[in-house]
Amino acid sequence: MEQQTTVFQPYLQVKGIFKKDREILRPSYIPDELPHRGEQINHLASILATALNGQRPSNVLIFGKTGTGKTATIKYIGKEIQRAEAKYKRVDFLYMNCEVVDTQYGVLHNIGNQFIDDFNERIPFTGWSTERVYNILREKIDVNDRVIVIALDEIDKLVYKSGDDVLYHLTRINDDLENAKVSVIGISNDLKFTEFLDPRVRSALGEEKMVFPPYNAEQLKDILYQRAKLALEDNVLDEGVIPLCAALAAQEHGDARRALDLLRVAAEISERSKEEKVLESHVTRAKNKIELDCVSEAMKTLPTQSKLVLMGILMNEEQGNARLTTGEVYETYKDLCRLTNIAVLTQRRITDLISELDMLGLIHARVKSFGRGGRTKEIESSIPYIEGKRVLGDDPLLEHIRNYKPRIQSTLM
DNA sequence: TGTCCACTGGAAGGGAGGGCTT
DNA sequence: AAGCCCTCCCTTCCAGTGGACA
Repeated sequence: MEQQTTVFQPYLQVKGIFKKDREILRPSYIPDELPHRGEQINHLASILATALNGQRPSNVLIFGKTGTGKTATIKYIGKEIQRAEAKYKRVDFLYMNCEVVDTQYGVLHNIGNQFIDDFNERIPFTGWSTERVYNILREKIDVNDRVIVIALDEIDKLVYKSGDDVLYHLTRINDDLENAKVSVIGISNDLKFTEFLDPRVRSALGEEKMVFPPYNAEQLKDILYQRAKLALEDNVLDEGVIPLCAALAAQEHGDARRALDLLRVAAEISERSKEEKVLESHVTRAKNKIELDCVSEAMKTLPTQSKLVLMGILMNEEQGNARLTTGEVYETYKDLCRLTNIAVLTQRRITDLISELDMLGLIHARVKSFGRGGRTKEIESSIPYIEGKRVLGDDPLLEHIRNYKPRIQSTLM
């Protein structure tokens, strides 16, 4: 072999920005110490300590905005329970994210299978009645004298999507158990979701309540310094980098997740451009990159019908029709369907898709009345149409409509 | 003050698709 | 194979509504 260098060579410098494990800068990494969450950890520990004595701890509801350390704290507690468990009574700790598992059946199925070792006896992911899954689950849990702590992250998603039946069952299950005891920890970033709960569930679940306050810029700095020390080589950070990441994230309601993402992406950008240090300019670029990635990822994963709706809105925008009504969006959408040979959905359904796009932050829609002109939504996109059309145009189904021009003259100009 | 427009958004239910049970 | 169950996506139906206009 004469040629020693490969295309990867320039990117495999001996001394880089990162130490070995860059996962440490991801929000999902749980460090051995959680800065500025000692109070919350102690409070939770005081509640859950009863489990180690074989008593059922109170159910807990935890509130706090995104990136306030709720998930990290609960996972940390989970680890600690497992560490302490050896010395005390048997405690099982289960963590579940209800954004992923968002149906009644799903939750019960997931919990149940944690307690079934024999593969052949496992609960299938569909096919059984919910009641049957519940009965098996109860039976399997009750074979041992133990305490089971179930943490349901993003519990509000479960309630909004599938109601509170499963929570009713889980909070009442102790009445049906002879040996085991179950307690539930609900985690939510939405303070209002309890309004949608049956009063019995609400009081059962909220035996203890905790609120995680947002981090301020100083606290975010501490978190970043701690992680940077673990994940990055010494002296690779320009002085202002961490304060800038912290300040930007503090503006967004003290979101530690955002702060960590900023630092990690800034470090990656600096590494890729083969610089020796991470500079403030890298943080600014990281900020733009994160925002853009987030939006294009959301667009790429949309169902085809939603893509058509969004494409229609962007095309109108390109023609100067910035603000549209539901009716106008629907007209353009129907044209695009015909051109792409995709089945046309009803306007009622499109109303829902528009609301979903609004929730994703891709468009902005608000109900407005035009008097005799009727009451409808006023819709505009929240993304630059050039960028949006580029990403959506990558979908082979939408490829050949790229040059279509909507016929509508907006009435809302 | 009442009318009327163009929807909004809730409710109910159909049907397809996953899979289990008998 | 027939009869279930659960979820998802969608349709149909329809009462309700904010505000310009007569």
